[in-house]
Amino acid sequence: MPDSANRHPEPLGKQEAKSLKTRTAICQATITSLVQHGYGETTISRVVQIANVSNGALLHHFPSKEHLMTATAEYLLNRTHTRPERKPPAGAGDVDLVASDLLTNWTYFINTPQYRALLEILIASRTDKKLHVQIEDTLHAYHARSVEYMMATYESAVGREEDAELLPWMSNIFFRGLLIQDQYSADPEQQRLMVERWIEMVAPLLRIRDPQES
Amino acid sequence: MPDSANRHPEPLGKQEAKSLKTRTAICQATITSLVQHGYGETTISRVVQIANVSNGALLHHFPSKEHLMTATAEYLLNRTHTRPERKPPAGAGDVDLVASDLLTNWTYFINTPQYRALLEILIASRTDKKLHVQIEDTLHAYHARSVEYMMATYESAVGREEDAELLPWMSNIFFRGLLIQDQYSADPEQQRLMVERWIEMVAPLLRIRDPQES
DNA sequence: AATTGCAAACCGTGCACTCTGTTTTTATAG
DNA sequence: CTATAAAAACAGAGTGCACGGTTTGCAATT
Repeated sequence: MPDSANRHPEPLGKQEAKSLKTRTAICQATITSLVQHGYGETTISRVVQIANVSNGALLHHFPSKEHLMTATAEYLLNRTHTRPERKPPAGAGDVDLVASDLLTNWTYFINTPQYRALLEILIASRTDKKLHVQIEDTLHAYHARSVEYMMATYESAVGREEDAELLPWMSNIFFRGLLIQDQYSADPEQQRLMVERWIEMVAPLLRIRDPQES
Repeated sequence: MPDSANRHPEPLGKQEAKSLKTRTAICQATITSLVQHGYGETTISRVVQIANVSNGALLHHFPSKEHLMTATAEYLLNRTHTRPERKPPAGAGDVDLVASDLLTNWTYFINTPQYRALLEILIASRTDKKLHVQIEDTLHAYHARSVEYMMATYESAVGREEDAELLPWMSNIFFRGLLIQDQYSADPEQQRLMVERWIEMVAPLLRIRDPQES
């Protein structure tokens, strides 16, 4: 689908519109359930209940639970990958720029219900074989996109080429770890401290790459 | 149990010995299953099969799946909390000492099947309510022990008191994040690089606290 | 007329858990 | 040192139930 980025490709017939609507409703209900109850307790009947559609409707659009999860993951990735733009404080130095970028990534991208839902699917796919084969292409594609984005955005501020890829990725890993443990030692203050400390360590090592194309 | 550290408290009657043996076998089978198939696919029948005990035997010792998981977690925590001793390279500086300590923590404590199994339970307990209420005390106690251990072991090398608690804990969180994602982008080389880079960043900020008691 | 979107009753499976019976160990009385 | 009762350690068939998935039917759209 090379031109799927169009806002309104075609007037969208009634049937397609209805289909898209319920599909969206189902995916959102799935997200709700994932956030509230986790992957293990997210059942088809529960999603059906939240989305206010019938059992048949769900399995008409998504022929298996794995399809449902894969579609939800794609839905999430498409929505969340459009990160909010960086808002560099006027006259900020490079370090502040990177720091605010990382903080934005945490606050508006990772520490959100959407990312929690995605993480549930991601974690489940590690050990659920049927889900794994369904979803691995999607995840790998996203991984590749992410790395590409990082490489295009950052460069090392201390002359270590590999940092441009390594550090932002480590940042994601760290944030993910934070997200996982916060439930059983829920101390938001501690969490905030750790995010700040991490950014303080990493930001001086990176710099926003100059946009030098076109 | 104040004197439970005795190697052989009592000759241990035949019945107790048998009981302990099967309980251990069951916990180890549970660990095997958790590592190979994850929490969701770890069923009582599968554990029974691996451990070569009967269905009745398992539910005699552990009256529910949650009890089984809690017991397995405690089993893991007791075994794994006895970390291997630090082996400082002769004549190493403070930084190297901390670095080797962190690396040991990763290599022999976190990046192990046992810790993977524990992580499966930990992650599951976030969203599985029944498991959560069973296990939360155990996890909190372990958390407290860990923090205590860190505070006693490390101090800041740059005069920031809070680092003694913050950085080792962040280290654990980062390592945990690494463990989670390595399944779907399994690149051990990349993983090694990240561990090294992490240690390189953190080690200079910490120092092993002088043992000044007895 | 054919297709799509959807509804809801239905079904097979696998799960956690129960129940009943048997063997082994332990406690107690003579 | 028995004899015996009680209890603990199992074994294994059985049960209820929730889940993912199927089937059939029907109305709206094309």
